[in-house]
Amino acid sequence: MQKSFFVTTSIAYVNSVPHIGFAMELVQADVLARYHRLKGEKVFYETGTDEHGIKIFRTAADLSMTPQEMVDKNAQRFRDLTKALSISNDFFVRTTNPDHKRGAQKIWQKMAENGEDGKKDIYKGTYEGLYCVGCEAYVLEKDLVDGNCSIHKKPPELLKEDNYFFRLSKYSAQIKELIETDKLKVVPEARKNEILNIIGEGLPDVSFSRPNSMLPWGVPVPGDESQVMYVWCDALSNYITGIGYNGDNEEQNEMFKTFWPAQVHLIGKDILRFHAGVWIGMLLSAGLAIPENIYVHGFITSEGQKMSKSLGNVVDPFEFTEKYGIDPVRYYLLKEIPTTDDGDFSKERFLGVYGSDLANSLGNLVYRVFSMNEKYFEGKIVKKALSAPATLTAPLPELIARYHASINDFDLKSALELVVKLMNAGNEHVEISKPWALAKTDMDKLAEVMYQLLELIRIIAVLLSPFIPTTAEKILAQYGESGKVSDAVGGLDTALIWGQLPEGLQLTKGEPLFPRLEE
RNA sequence: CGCGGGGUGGAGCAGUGGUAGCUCGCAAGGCUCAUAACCUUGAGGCCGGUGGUUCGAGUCCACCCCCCGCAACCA
Repeated sequence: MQKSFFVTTSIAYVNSVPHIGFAMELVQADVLARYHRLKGEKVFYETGTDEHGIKIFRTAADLSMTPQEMVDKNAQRFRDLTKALSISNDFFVRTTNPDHKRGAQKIWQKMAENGEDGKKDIYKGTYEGLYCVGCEAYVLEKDLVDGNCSIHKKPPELLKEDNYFFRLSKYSAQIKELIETDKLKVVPEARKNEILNIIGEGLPDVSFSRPNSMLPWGVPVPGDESQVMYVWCDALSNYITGIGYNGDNEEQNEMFKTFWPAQVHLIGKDILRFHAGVWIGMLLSAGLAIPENIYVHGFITSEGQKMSKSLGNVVDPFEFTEKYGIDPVRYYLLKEIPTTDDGDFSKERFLGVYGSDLANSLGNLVYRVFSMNEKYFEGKIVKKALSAPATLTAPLPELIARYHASINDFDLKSALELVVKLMNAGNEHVEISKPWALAKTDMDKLAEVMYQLLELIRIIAVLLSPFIPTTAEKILAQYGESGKVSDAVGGLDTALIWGQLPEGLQLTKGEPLFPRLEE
C-alpha cells in the first residue's frame, strides 16, 4: 500500500499580515511535502489561518469592520504568501469554514462524552479572574502596576464566569510517557526536554470556553449556545477538520482514514505546550490517534534584533520574493537559518548568499558546463562516464544517504550543505580536468568529463528540487525528458542513481539562473 | 538561587573525550570554459573565567562572569 504522509504547519493568526517567520515555517514544511512526494508517497500538506478569538474581534472593531470582513481580507494575504513562496500545500484551512466548525464541535462532543458520570472530560466550572473593563479582557496579577491595569490605570474587577473546563490533568501522565518514549517525537531534543519539564509538575485542567457575552466571535459550544470555544480548542482541531473530520461526508471521512495521524506537525517554539500538551490530551480524550512527530523551529531576528512593529524592522516576505525571486528567499530561510534554532535575517547576508551560493557556486557551474558542452559537442552527450568525479569528499551514494538522513532528522540546513559540497566538487572537477585543454588534445576524454559534469549537475538539481523547486526545474528542463523526476514510487531514488543520462541526448543551454545583482 | 538558550579565528556557525573544522570576508598565486565567475595556498582561535575528573577536555563535573528570550504585535 502506498505510504501516506501528512504534514501541517501551525495556522497563522490573522490579526495581522504575514511576516518572514511564518514564511520560514511554510517553506520548511514544503520541503518535507515535496521530498515525500518525490519518494512516491501520498502526501497531504495543510496550512491555513486561525480566525477566531478576542483579539481578532477587537482589532476588527478598531478598524470599523466586521470580524468576518477583516479575517477574509487578512486570510487572503496568507493565501497570497503560499503562492509567493511556491508552497505546494494541498489545502488551506480556515477556522471560519463551516466544515471546520462542524469538526471542532464534533471533537468537543467526543471529548464531552468521555469519562464517568460526574467526572466527564469536559465539565462546567467557574473561572475567576481580574477583569479590566478598559481592556475588555482578563489581566494577570503580575502585569498590574500598583494594582492597576498598566494601560488604563484603573484597578481591575474580580469577575467570575461560568465556563467549561477540559480535564487535561487526567491525561498528564500518559502524555508524558508518550513524549518520553518518542511515540510522540518532539524534535529537537532540547524542546523535548523543555516540554517534559513543563509536564513534570502535571498539566492543569484548562478553561475551554467563554461566555458568548464576553466573546461573541468563535465556534459555539455544542448544546450550549451561551458559550463559545476557547480559541486553542478551536484552532488545534484544524489538524483533523482539514482532512475531513466532520462527519457527514463519505469522501472526507475516507481522507481522514488515509491521512490521520499526522506524520509531522511543524510549529514555532512558543506554541509547543499547546501542541505537545493540550492537543495530545484532546486527541486522547476523543479516542483519536496521536501524531508521530512535532518539529519545532526557532524564531527569526531582523538584522540582529527582535522583530517588532514598534522598531519597524519586521521583514516582509513579499518584498524580498518580488525583488529577488522566490528561490533565493527559500534558500536563505532553509540554509542560513538553523532549522530548529533561532536565526537572523539580514539583507547583507541575504545578498551575500545570493551571490556566493546561488549565482557563483550553482548558477555559474550550470552555465559554464552547458556552455562548454555546446561549444565542444554542439550540446550533445556523446559518451557516458561510468562513475562520478573522484574529487568528491565521499562516494556519491554515501553523500546521498546522508542527505536523506538529514531530511528525516529535520535538519534541512545540513541537507543543503551537502548539496553545496557537490556544487563545489563540480567546480573543482572543471579546474582539475581542464576541458578547454582536453578540447585540443583528447576529445574522447573530454566527452567523459562532460558527462561526469552534466550528470553531477542533474543529480544536484534533483537533490535541490524539494528546496528550490523552480530553479531545479529550470535546470532539469535543460535535459529535456531525461531530466524529469517521475512521481512514481521510488522516483527520487531512481533519479539519484548515477548514469541516467543516455548517450546521444541533445541538451538545451539555459539563461544564467541567478543574474548578478546590480546594487 | 526563577526557567530556558547561548558564549569557538574579523562575521556567521559545526564540532559531546584523543592532533581545532566549515561558509563568508581578507592576502598571495593560478586558470580562462563561465555571471570580474572558478581553483589552490596562506594569515587569523590560549574554544567566556576559575577549579576539578581523566593518561588525555572545546567536549564531562562544580562554581563564577557575560549576552538573548520568557509583557505585547507575533512563528
